[in-house]
Amino acid sequence: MSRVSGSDASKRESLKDKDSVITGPAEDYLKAIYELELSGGAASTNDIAQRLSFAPASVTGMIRRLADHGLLAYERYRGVTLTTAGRRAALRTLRRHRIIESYLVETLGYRWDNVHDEAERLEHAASEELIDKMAAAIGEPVVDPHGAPIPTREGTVDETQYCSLADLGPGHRVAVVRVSDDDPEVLRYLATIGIMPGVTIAVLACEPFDGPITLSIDGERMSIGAPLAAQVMVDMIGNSEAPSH
Amino acid sequence: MSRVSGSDASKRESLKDKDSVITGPAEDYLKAIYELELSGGAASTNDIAQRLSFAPASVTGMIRRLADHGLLAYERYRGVTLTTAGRRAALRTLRRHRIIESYLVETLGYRWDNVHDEAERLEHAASEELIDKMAAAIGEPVVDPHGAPIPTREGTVDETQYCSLADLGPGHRVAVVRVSDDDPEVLRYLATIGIMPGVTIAVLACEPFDGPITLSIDGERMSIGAPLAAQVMVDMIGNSEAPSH
DNA sequence: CGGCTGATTTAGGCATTCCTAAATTCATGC
DNA sequence: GCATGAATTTAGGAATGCCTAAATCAGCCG
Repeated sequence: MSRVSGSDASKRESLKDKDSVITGPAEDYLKAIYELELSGGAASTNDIAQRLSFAPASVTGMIRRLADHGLLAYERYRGVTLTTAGRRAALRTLRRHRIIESYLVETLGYRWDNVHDEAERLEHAASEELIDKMAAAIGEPVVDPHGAPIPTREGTVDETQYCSLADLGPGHRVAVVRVSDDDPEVLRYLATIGIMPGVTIAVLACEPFDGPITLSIDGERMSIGAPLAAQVMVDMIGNSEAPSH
Repeated sequence: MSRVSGSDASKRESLKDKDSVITGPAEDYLKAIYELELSGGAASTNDIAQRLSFAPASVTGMIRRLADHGLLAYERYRGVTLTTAGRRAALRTLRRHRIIESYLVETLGYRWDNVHDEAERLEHAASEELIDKMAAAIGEPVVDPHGAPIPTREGTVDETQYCSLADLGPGHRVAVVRVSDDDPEVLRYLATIGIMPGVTIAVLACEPFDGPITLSIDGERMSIGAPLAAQVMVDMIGNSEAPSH
């Protein structure tokens, strides 16, 4: 990680025109890379390709271009790291996405399971002015309908990492903080069993080998599979981690 | 105008995938062609190029592709006419544009002079569902903030042609129906002098050779130039055309 | 330390959508 | 009827953003 190819960028024209450099697809790459970095350090070509459903060869081409424009540090065969400019751009897009999702739910009667695709398209078309007006109209929310934190206009964001329901042993009481937002069916199911941000869950039992997890939600007892549990991020309540005075 | 090359379309694959055929740029072409047809029959390559600020050669390429897909009838050197499918697509885009403009003004505090550009981008990204929800949220408007009629979901629209302030002689009393929406500065100026849809105007005098036109609006007397007057569409009030009972 | 395997990059292609420059066509006037 | 000029099309090129197939590189196993 000593020397990165970010110096290539300065050799070429440093176009600062927002529209010409950061296109819609480029925004998608930056978003994906940001989220990969959050959970696992540097983002590899393959990770990015998988996340965006592109061929790895296509990713190589795009990240080369993004690196040329100083949005990420790229060393061949070593994966990719966002620069400050790239991170800023990623957070800008993430802010747009999450404010749009929040707005659609709050004011237009969308349900939380079908805002993702709409936001995915609108985030590339909405002006900064529109995003700010939407945010103001719904009271400057700090999380989106799925519990994801909304970056500020200034580019700061809460990056607290939570563990998932699947990471817990029995006996924990937790608060749901956030759920994965991209699968409508998962979201619909979670809604029917009452799992959404803010809800309190008690973990009653965990079967080994990624077996089902038994929960108590609002007095109701139920089981969910490990893959689903892994999509539910939670915060400890009154456990060893957070001793209440 | 007897034989048109629309038959070419049927020879090729008739892809009905919305996203693959009618791209964002294609929607812009169809919109432009629709509006040119409204005022002047068939749309020529040059007209389209000028309206979209593209080189005429670029227009030739695009209209060939649109013709291949059955969206317009195209005969070399003869200009272009929308087919039913093309007209439908144009009206769909126009509906999106105008509902978005209306929504931004009604619910997000936009002023009428800066909604055009925002709508120009959002119209290519918004789903049918979003447009319908926006329309419902503001009471299914029939005209946009500039007075342009909004096509229905079913693809019908009021195509009444109005004359402009510049077409009138002295002595007429008219109601402003619609103003051109694409120049923010013009809109801001029109707002300051009180010209907007619904306002009543009396034409006091018209200087020859495209000279200024003297008006009375709400008791105020003022003059505007002919080019500006040409952007204000009006409807006669109690004149020979429309004898009031 | 040579070779295998998987990850990654290069090479070459294709569609879209724009451009400029050079034909070509149309319409018209002499 | 043919020359002129304007409108239009063709030709060729560039950038974006994706693809597949064929190298190439890195890391690891024996």
